[in-house]
Amino acid sequence: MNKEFHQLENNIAGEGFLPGLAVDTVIFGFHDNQLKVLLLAYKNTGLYALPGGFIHDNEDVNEAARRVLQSRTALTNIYLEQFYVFGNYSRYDPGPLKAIMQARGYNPPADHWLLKRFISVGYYALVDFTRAIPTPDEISDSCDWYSLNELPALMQDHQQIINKALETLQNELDQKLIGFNLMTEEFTMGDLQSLYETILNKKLIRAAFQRKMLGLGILERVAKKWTGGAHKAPYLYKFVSNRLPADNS
Amino acid sequence: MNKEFHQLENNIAGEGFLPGLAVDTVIFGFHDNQLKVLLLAYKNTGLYALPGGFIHDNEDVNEAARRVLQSRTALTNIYLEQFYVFGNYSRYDPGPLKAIMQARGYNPPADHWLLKRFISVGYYALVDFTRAIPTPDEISDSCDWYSLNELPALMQDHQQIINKALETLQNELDQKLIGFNLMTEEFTMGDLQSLYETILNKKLIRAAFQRKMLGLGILERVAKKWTGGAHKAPYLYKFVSNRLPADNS
DNA sequence: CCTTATTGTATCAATTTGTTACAATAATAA
DNA sequence: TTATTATTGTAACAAATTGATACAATAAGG
Repeated sequence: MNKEFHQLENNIAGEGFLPGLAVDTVIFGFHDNQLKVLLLAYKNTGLYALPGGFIHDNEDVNEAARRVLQSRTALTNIYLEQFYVFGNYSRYDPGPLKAIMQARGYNPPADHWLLKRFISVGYYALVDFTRAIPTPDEISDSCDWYSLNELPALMQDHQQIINKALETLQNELDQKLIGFNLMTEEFTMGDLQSLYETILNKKLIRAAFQRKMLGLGILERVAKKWTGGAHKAPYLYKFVSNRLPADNS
Repeated sequence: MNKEFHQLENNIAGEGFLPGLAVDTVIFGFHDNQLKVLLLAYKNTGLYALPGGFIHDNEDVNEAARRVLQSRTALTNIYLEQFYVFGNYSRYDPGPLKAIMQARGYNPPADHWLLKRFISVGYYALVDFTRAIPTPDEISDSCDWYSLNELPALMQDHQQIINKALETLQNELDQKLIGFNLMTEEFTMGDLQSLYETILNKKLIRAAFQRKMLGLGILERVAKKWTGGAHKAPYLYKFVSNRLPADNS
């Protein structure tokens, strides 16, 4: 969804957009030792949904996802990757979009392009929670972070999309060095370990974790962090370079 | 492409199909210690292409890929997975399909659905070379195996699709236990090691490889194989169960 | 029955990972 | 000032995994 929903709505044939194809983006953040995802609440409908959008007919699909990500977070240069195409016929359900349009006082014709079957390309993004500026679109009441373990009821198969995104993140966390994208600029080793433990949903051994992370040679010690606690102050670390995937679609 | 290409061709608006979306399948096989992919040669055009097809408007996308795989190999119950969506605008090139239709004596109107921009969902399949029956479709001269290192010039971005499929296979070979899908029913440890070495493009240590494979507990010794060579006969192994991914799209 | 090439596996070394321990050190209180 | 406390950084060792080498077992063929 972008800010010009009335344009999509009145554009009954969907001119200028790829028909039947959308992107949905699972935007992960990390805060208060919890994994969060960004969700939109649709006006009057009680429905929650992933940030998604349609693809301009002269736009790269990956670019469309990046545009969606940017319009909901005001962030650029973010870790963003495809993870799955949701293309089962059983997910075809024009109900939600119809309800949204009707709640706006618009009664779409039966052959309206937005009511046709859509295939969705799933993306996941890893963002710095503190830098994202959640921004609702024209048809949503809110754009907010929700903890993964207390999500509201979601539109269509968006819960499954989130589940699969998390699975992918868990699998790719070790191989690719992508966890850092969820951290703030500076962080302690404890912060980082907490992130890993939350994503992987298991305890890690402190000494081994620290040894491994330092061994990667991608962390730089910046300063010490005096928290006020009655104990040795931890170092603050900085990630030396962003890990963004190459786009070779 | 299916056997009824004239139906696609005369169906100018693409009724019954999802517009602008296709599947392309990189079908891997292993023979003579070489990785092979199945390619189609299009009539009169000198173009080679991956087996691909369109999606019925009431069909799961994954099912469409499975249908394509089955129609080109006569195989069912095959390891088949999505690996990437190729959706860059720059890949839009109606030339090849136009050439194919014209070579058939059909001059398509400019707004023919097959000449519009297509997004392609990439799949890769791992098949037993000896069981596949390469089957051309109506518009191709041949359907044949080609060694990965001596591929003919390919249509559009199909070479890139193959490259990315191979990358994915290399990355997933260790984690998931999928290499066995490329073997014949019975194989020696040497055969299996040769497969791994070919896919990963590096030498492996014989003793360690054997120890690891046996340690997985998924191989069963069937018999010995007397090759006629002047040396100890290797065991023949069988894979205990097919490794097919769950379909949760 | 001796030679030859290859297989299956044992053995030990090297590396990586798991575990425990302990010194270093900020705050606080005696 | 000096103990006390909690947490961090890292050393030290154990356990597990992987790399490398060696060697016995064994099908052919002479």
